[in-house]
Amino acid sequence: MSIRSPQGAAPVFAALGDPTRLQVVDRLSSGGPSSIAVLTTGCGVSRQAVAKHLRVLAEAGLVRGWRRGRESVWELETRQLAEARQYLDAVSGQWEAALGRLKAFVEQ
Amino acid sequence: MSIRSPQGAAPVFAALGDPTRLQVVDRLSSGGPSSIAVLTTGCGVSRQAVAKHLRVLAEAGLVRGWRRGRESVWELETRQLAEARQYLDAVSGQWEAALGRLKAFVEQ
DNA sequence: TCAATGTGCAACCATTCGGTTGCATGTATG
DNA sequence: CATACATGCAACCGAATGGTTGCACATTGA
Repeated sequence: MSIRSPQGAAPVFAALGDPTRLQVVDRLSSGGPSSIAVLTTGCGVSRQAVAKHLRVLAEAGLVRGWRRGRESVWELETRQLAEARQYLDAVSGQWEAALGRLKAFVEQ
Repeated sequence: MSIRSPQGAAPVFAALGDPTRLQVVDRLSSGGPSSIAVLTTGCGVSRQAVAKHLRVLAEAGLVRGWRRGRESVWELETRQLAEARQYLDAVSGQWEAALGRLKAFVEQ
């Protein structure tokens, strides 16, 4: 699923808006697919907390997981990440354009 | 102030992670500097709610406000927006690199 | 087989969050 | 000056959030 309305991007940003979750994203991006147990080591919170965070990230479409034996492996899903980036681009762009119009209006 | 550590970006994303706040950012980016009263019209929440959201956005460095007569005017601050975008780029980039290494390892 | 490992589920808890209402204050404007 | 307008401050409220603990269940491996 992709971001349709401006406010549609909110859940993605909300998912990224927690330090622990951002740390998980970071470790997934640098370390590749990892199990919950691995992600928990040196994370500072319990395994269940990490599992919850992964659920939140998954619901925002930022991460995808599957089962391998007794462990559940998770990997990064970059599509929503790219869409969030695109949204920030759009906002910045509109703002620059608005500044340009204001400048033109003042200088006329 | 700029984003230093990965988790340092969390407050910025958290600020963007609310639909109402994202709507405010949107209107500021397309409509230029606006007063609280103006931002409130057609927003769906009370004026005080909008004021609170602007405070949150300001604390995240996404918005800047000043007083003009009896109204307080707010405008978008694009620096943090750009940094957030940069952070998303970095995460995606690291992930692509990790995928590349994995591919090389599998194919060797 | 049996113990260790990795998860999932559920209950619980304190804090934060988004929102409201009420009231006081400052500023234009007739 | 009196009124309308725009905001700030503070208290309050229900719901969501981030976290924990305890226990049950599946899988691995000696």
